[in-house]
Amino acid sequence: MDTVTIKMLARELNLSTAAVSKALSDSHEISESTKLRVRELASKLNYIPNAYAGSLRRRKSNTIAVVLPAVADSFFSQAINGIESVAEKKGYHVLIYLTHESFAREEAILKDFQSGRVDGILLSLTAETNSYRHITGLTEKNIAPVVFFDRVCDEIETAKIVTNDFESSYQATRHLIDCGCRKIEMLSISNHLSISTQRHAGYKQALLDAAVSYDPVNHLFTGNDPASDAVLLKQVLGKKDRPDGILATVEKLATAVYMSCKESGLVIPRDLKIVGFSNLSSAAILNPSLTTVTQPAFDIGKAAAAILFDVLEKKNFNLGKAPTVLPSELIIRGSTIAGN
Amino acid sequence: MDTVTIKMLARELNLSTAAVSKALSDSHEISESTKLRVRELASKLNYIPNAYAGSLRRRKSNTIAVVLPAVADSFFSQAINGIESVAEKKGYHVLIYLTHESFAREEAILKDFQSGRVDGILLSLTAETNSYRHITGLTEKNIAPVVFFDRVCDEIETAKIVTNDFESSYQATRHLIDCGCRKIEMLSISNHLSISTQRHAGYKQALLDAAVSYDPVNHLFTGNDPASDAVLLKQVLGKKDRPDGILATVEKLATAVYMSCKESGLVIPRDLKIVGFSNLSSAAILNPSLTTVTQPAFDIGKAAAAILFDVLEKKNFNLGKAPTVLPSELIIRGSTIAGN
DNA sequence: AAAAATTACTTAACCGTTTAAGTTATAGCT
DNA sequence: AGCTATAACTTAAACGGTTAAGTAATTTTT
Repeated sequence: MDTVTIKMLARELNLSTAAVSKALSDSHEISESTKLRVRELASKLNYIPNAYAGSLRRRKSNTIAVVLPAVADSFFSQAINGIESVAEKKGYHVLIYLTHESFAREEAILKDFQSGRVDGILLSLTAETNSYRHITGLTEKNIAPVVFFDRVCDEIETAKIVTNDFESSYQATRHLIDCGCRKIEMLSISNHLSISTQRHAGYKQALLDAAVSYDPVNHLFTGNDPASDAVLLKQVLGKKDRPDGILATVEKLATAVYMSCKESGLVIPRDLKIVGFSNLSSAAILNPSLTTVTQPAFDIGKAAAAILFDVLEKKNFNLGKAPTVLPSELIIRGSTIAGN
Repeated sequence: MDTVTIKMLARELNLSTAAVSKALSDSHEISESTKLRVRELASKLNYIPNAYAGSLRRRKSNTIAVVLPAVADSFFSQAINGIESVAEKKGYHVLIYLTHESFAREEAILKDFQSGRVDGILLSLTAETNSYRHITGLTEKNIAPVVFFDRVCDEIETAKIVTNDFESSYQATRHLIDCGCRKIEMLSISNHLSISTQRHAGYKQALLDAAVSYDPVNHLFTGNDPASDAVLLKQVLGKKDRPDGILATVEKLATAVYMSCKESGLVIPRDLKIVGFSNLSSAAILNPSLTTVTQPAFDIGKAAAAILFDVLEKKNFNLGKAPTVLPSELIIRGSTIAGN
């Protein structure tokens, strides 16, 4: 590594390292002529300051962390895109950490941040997370501000960017009811997440408001194994009193329903209508095309990052408690209305 | 930031910082009893070493960079997953940089790596990249080893992980021919990438081998704007002498073809057969389900990371020239054979 | 013309570790 | 007993920057 340091520039120019450092940061203590000489040599030798020396001294890394359950997921990958779009503008670097829905991983990752590796954290909780010491630990010690996106928790007072899970679930359910469904099954993954309870509440409220009977039995919790999920689905769709509507609050489960119908001969939307929470662009070309609740994933990421940088630039850790809500969109397609 | 440092531990224990440092790294110079005292206090006070102090001193960041065109893409997001799976095991951190297919961005990102920010680089080139000084600059100066994945370039001698683009394109084309197609249109994005030339060569060879006439006119290059791509497609599918088969080498273009057919009334696979290069799990539930060339995205990422860590651990910069090839799979579905 | 202020630097400390080199006390050897 | 080896540390330098404090020369002020 024959990398050029500030010391080399200083020697070459007969200056102190301090003078060079100041010249490069355009300090008023340095004459214009010297600044010019310094800048010229620096660009000639292609001087790039050592990232860690600066970070150590300034106690600032110009790096943020994004901690989330997965990347290979249309929602999260779009959110990352949004985050990156603003980080790039601000000249920040983005570390990605995947929890794979494991609380232990989440804990370990956040613990490491006590190393001062990052200036700020964007966090979307795992499905398992139901204790928050690992997060409050960071904020209490002023290690780094944390901004939640999508999968937030009420217990911590910090900035949060979410979508309107209650309302969009309400509308989706309402839409199914309007399409004639009277027995609507809700599909979820079992977890402790607020987005799930919100969605369930919206679903329930819509049923109540429309005087459609609500039965907790019609709530199917699935797991991590696609095969056993398929079995569960088959049971639900196979029973004599099978549902006539499905609210799939997890992207992959919509796919599973299509597959299951194909096998069992149920025709969507004639025999079964379905709305899926999904950001897949292919929703439009499924057969039938899938009615979706589409979340503003990119904008959620962007907004979360924007707030985080506001905090970082103002050194202001008093993040408002009221979450920022970006609305999802119900896009009606062929899986709920024939001919779409 | 009331973070605990090695200095504090040293003071508390009446030791020098050197002793504490050595104790924590289990040096033989330190007695077992002292090690015990140090470790106990360290875990009691929740000591986490400052990431940048260590990196600065050791000239090692335990961080790698992944530089790629996009995240919101099923291939790349799965590849990141593979990379993360091995980085996590090795205790490395992963910085993500998106080029958005811009050569200038790629250049700027790589230039920054002269700061010593990362120990190694995983790179998948932009569609624009056709000069390589920004890459050779890094390797020549021994800044950090670079391992290419998927979008590689022949001009640089370093480790590369690719899939068998020539063969899979050959097979896909062959499959279309076997299904009766005689006028096969290839869809690409215009670029300088070796994967594209490979795919085109495979396509061409398959035509020649089957004595189907090859005509350069049947190669449609699309751009970045979905709307104008749709127009181009419409023209191609609308002409009297329209193709009876499509080889879509870009994921999003398969979707576009489905849409276009829907509009113009062409029935897949009766009027038009199509194979898409795609890693979308929804390919199976499209209507008709989409015959795909599916790339081992996760394994490509995993293999690339594995090789990079081999290099990092052995300080061995002599990376073999022969690319590692992981085969793609042709998954035959309904878009080429009715009834699938 | 003397005092005060400004300019353009330099010196040295510091960020939090690691590590080469030095030191002291004890143990082992002859 | 005297010498060497080893164990268990400490001291100090280093990694590559930034920055507070100091300084000499020049300029401005009165």
